Formats: sequence, structure tokens, C-alpha cells
Amino acid sequence: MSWEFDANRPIYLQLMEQLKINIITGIYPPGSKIPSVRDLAMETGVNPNTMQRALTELERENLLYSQRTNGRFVTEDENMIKVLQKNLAEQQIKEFIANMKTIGLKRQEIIDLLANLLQEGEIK
Amino acid sequence: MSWEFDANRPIYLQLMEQLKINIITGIYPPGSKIPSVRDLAMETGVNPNTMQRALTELERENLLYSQRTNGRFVTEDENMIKVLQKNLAEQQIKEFIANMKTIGLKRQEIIDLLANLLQEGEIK
DNA sequence: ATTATTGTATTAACTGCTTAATACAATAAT
DNA sequence: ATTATTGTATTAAGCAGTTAATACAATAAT
Repeated sequence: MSWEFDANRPIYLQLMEQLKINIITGIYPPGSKIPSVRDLAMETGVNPNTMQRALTELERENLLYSQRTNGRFVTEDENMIKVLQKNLAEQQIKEFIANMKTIGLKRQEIIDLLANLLQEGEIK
Repeated sequence: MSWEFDANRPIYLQLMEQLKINIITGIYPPGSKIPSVRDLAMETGVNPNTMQRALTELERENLLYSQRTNGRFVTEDENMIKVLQKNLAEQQIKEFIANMKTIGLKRQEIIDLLANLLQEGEIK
């Protein structure tokens, strides 16, 4: 896990993203208990209040739920998680296309450039 | 021009990006005079101080230069602009790849998904 | 029963971003 | 010469995000 923050965006939002990724990738499996507010805050180097905020927001999105004194858990709804993954992917791709379009690259240029850079980085 | 701002990132940074885009795409050609601080602030609906900050930063990057009482101009260095475009494109592609990798998509999945979405949106 | 751990809430202070309201200096335009 | 426009600078205020330092309530663990 990286836990590096972009100084230009609220930390609690970045925490939310990272936590979502951990859910999507199965680091935090459906129904599993996640670390406590204090532990997560410690691990990420942020103030407990900030972590609390991120977790509260994720609860509002029904991705987490808390049991008063027992801890916090990932939703058991696996379908919801799949939808989350698909949404994230599609959203980022659309953003990407919009960006490329703005810069003035055409379809083929985008594909070529991407294919090249995909070769460099070692992705399966 | 859109001039809509993401509330989660400093406006002056977003202004810088938009101005860079305007330079790259030739809306502000090399050597041309750009609108005054006050006009730009008016047009974008931000405070003159905020616009001033964005412009000052772009000057520090040598993309703009100002003549004391005459106005502000885009650099004449066309090569610098080309480099800017390439950097922006490459940077965003790398970000994109990193994002996709994080979500857990493989090379071929990325290419396929992108190709599909590129068909939908009407890009040449 | 007692203890430790959990989520939750509160209050204060600090910082960076933004807006507001001006003011000044230089010079192109008239 | 005068005027309008330009970039630039200053000071104050407000807000959101963040940190800090606590405190409380509930309950699992002992």
C-alpha cells in the first residue's frame, strides 16, 4: 500500500478512494472486519478524525457498516462491489478520453500511445 | 470553454490547467496577447487575485511573460509548447494506466474497454 | 465485575485557498 | 498632458480541511 497523498486534494477523499480499492481488489473481502479507526489512522499517518470522516462517508455509501463496539465491516453485497469496480473503471476511462480529446489527440493516436506505454510498464 | 471548477482542488491550479490547454490547442497562439487579469477573472467568474496567482505561476514556468503596462503574452518558443503537449499527454496516460492497474484490469481488458468507449464518443 | 477496545462526539487551533476592497506605478492611447 | 488600462501589491476576512486533545458510551474479552 502506498499511502502517499496529493497535497492538493482533501485527504479524506483520497482515503475513501484507497479504501474502495482495497474493497474492490479483495484486500478487504466482503463481510470482513476492517482495522479500527485508530489503527487505520496510525497506519496511514493521518489524524483519527480524518480517517473517521472517510469511513463515515463510505458508510453513507453503504460500502461499510459499523457495529457499535465490535468494529467496522465491509458490505456482504458482492454485487454492489462488482458494480463499484465497473463504475470506477468506466468513470476513469471516460475522464481519460475527455482529457486526451482536450489535448487534441485523435483516436488512433490515443490507442497507439497507450499501447506503447502499456508495453513499457510490465502489465500482464 | 467550460470554466467549471472541481470544488475539491484549488481553483488557481485548475485555471493553470485550462490556460495551458488554451496554449496547447492554439486558442492562445505563441506570442499572442492574452486577456487582462481583470477580463480573465471576469470571464471565469473568479476573483482577480486568484487569476493573478494562476498567471504568475505560469510565468514562473516560462509559458507566459508580461510587459509591465502592455499586457501578458504567450511564449514565442513553439518547441516549449510542443514539449508541454507531449508531457501532458504522457503524464495523463501514465496516470491512467496506473489507475487501471490498481483496479485490477489487465492489458487486453484496458485496450478493449478503451476501444469500445472510443467508438461511442465521436472522436475522429 | 472489571478492563480494554470500539465507534462517536466535541472544542480549539492552524493552514491554505479564496474573496474583497483597495492602492500604486508604468505606459499606451488619446 | 491627460486618461484609461495594465500588472502588481497589500491587508483583512471567511471557509474548509486537518490536526490535536479529549471525552463518552457500549460491549467483547477477561
